[in-house]
Amino acid sequence: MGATNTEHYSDKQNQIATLAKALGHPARIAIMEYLLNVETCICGDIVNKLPLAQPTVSQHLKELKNAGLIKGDIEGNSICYCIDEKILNKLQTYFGNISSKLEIKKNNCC
Amino acid sequence: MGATNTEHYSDKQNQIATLAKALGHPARIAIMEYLLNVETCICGDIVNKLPLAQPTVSQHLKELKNAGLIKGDIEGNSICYCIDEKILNKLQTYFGNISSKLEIKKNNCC
DNA sequence: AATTTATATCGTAATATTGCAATATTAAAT
DNA sequence: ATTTAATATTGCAATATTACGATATAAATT
Repeated sequence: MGATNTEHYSDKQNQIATLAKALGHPARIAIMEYLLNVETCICGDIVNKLPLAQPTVSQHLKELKNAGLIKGDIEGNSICYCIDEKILNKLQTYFGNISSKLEIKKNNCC
Repeated sequence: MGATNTEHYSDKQNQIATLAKALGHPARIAIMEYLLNVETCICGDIVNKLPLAQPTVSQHLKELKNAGLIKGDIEGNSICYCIDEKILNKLQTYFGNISSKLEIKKNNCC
C-alpha cells in the first residue's frame, strides 16, 4: 500500500498532519529557518545555504509551498519565497493548546 | 535514493524534523489527540478508535514512541501509553519562537 | 493447563519520498 | 539575438512508509 487513507480523519487532523509532514525533513526545517532569519525575503541563494543539489532544493521548496507553509512570488529573475505567517500561527495555536491541556491534566500518569 | 542525509544539519534541526515527521500522519495525530483527551492514560482501546487494523496501529504507536512523543509502560495485561509533556513543550516553544519572530518582522514582503 | 485479551513482530505488496543528472524555462544582461 | 543566471521539470534509482494478514508473546481469566 503506502498510501495514507485520509478520509477517515477530520479535516483538522489531516491539515495538521500535512503541515507536520511538510516539516518532517531537516532540509525543509533549515529552509524555514533561513527564510525566518533573512532580512527580506528576496533571496535567490537558498540553494547555496543547503547541502543539496538545486533540483532537490527546488523540490523541497515545492513541498513547503504545497503545504501552504511558504509563499513564492516571481520577483523579476528570481523568486521571493517567504513564510506564511497565518499557517505558522495555526501550528503555534495547535501545540499551545496541547501543552495547555497537558498542563491541566498535570501528568497524572507514567 | 530515499534516505535522508541528516549529518549536514544541526542536531536541533534534525530533532524538530523527526518530531514533525512522526506527527506527519493523520492516524498519529488522531492517536495524540485521543491520548490527550482521555482521562487517564490506561487505555487499551486505541485500536477501536482508529480505522486501521491492530498491527498498523501498533506500528504507528511505535513511531510516536521512537520519536519520544509518547511513553508506554507495561501495565499488567495492557499498555499505558501517554504523551510526553516535555517534548510537546519543546514543540510549542519552537513554533512560539517562530511566530514571535514573524510578528517582529511584520511581514515585510509578499 | 487451556483460553482469552492486548499488544508486538514478521513478511510482504503497494505506494511515497529523497536525491540528482539532464534538460527546460524564463527573465535579465550583454 | 546571445548569453547568463535563477529556478522548475522530467526521469530514474535507492530507500522509506503505509497497511495488513499471519503469527508470536505475555499476562489475566477460566
